[in-house]
Amino acid sequence: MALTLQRLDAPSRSDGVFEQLRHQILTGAVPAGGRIPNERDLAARLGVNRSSVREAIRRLEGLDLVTVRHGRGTYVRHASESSALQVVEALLREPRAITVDLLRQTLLFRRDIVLRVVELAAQHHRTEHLADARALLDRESAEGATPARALELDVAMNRLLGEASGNLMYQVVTNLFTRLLRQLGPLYYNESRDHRRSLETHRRLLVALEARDADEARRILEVMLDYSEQAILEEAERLEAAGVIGPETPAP
Amino acid sequence: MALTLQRLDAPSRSDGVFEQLRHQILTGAVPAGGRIPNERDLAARLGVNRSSVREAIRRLEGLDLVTVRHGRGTYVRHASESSALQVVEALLREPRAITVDLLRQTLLFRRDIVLRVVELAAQHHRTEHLADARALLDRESAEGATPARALELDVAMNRLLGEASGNLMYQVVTNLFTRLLRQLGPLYYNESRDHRRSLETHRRLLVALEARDADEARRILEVMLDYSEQAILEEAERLEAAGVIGPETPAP
DNA sequence: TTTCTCAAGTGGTCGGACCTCTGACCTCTG
DNA sequence: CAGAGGTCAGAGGTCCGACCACTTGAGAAA
Repeated sequence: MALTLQRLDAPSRSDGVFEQLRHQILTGAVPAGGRIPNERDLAARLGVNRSSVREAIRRLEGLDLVTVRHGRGTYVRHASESSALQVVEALLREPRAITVDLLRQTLLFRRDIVLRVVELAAQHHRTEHLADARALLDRESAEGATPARALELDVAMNRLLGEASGNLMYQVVTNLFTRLLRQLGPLYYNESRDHRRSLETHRRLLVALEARDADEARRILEVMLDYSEQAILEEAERLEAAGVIGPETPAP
Repeated sequence: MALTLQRLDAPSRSDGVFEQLRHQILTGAVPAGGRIPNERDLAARLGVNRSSVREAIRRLEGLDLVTVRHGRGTYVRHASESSALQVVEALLREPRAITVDLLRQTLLFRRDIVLRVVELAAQHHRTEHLADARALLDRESAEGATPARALELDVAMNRLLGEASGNLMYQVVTNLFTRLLRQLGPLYYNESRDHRRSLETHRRLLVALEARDADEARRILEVMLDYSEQAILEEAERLEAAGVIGPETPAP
């Protein structure tokens, strides 16, 4: 079989520092309000240059995870004080920070948004939006329904809806969902689910959109969401019970 | 009256660089897909050290406004490709990038979110949430209804609702709205509006929340939103016609 | 006691060197 | 004449070590 390799950009030093700090913060190693070590210390302890540390801290600042105060230090903030939805994405990268409850909140948010987006898309889409989707679906039809293809299909449709909504804010949030989808993919897009009807459902959704039937589009999407949310939550509950995600469980 | 001053950290070099670059990008000085000058050039042209430029670029990266590729350069992306809601906040800082249409999209998004948040808050709030608000409203009652107080009241209520919603994602988005509110404040919280009923309305909202009457809370908020959105849009239309906001208008 | 000064600690900036990756061009080879 | 590797300039990535600017608190001075 042909080699299928994924290009990976070598993570930079500041990437590594950023991820470590983010991890420590999100898992509560530094309590909110607490101060992280000064930049020189961090650099020394991490074995990197202070510049790399500073760049990492800039990124944390962009997520509102820390506030930097000249002459005083760098202080940790609650994730809930942030105004960057990406912190939630970051949280969901931390097995120890994922709980079924957090996942439930996220899925609720996504449901609300996506249902509204599809409604807006039905009302506002212009022809060029749907042409891409139509082409994609036609191309896809012949192929088998693997989990990977189902994921890509959802991603593509998600993206399309965002664009068609004609609302920049909804589109941006939708972009975030795309990333979340890829990240949480394994929870849902796996062999244990039946993805065979996915293509057909997408096709019906597209028809509803073409007909500008917002209610019908919502209904179709609602069913998809019901199914996928349930699947994700079941999987998450399993993982939580097994101690794979969720807060540290004391040794039995 | 007692002075209430907000301390502001002196903007750093990298702040300045960041803002300049963001401005140039958001106003289209560099087209999406285009490359910005290399770091050494930028540093030289801006008269700052390369480190400051790099830190600024890191922040742009965090907003998904650019992608940096080792050995190649730094490329600009469409705001609509971003997954950071803060780009929209940034857009709304650029008079030339603000249009009535963008504002309308933003307000629609806010309306949807806030109405949902108030619903969730009515269902999920715990007593401590409302206690703060109650105290605030009682304290406020005696004072006059200045635009500034009306703004602060809305900000506080906004924040409260986010916390009470019990949903991290909604809370984070709400935090963003708080910032937007302060930023767009002048469009609405000015002398030409009547803010005298604001306190009374907030009081009724609080009662509805205490009674966990989600529908009533929504209705109350809806009226507030109707009023403020209309005011903001009228003001924006005026400003757009006057050429204060919106794309550059050719000299007559 | 109160006020002032100053030193230590922390983030902010500097410049200038070197490393690594990318892409275009060059050169060798079959 | 492709197609392979080699070379080099240009871009980002990292490092060093020094100095600047702000904050705080301890200790000196009033």
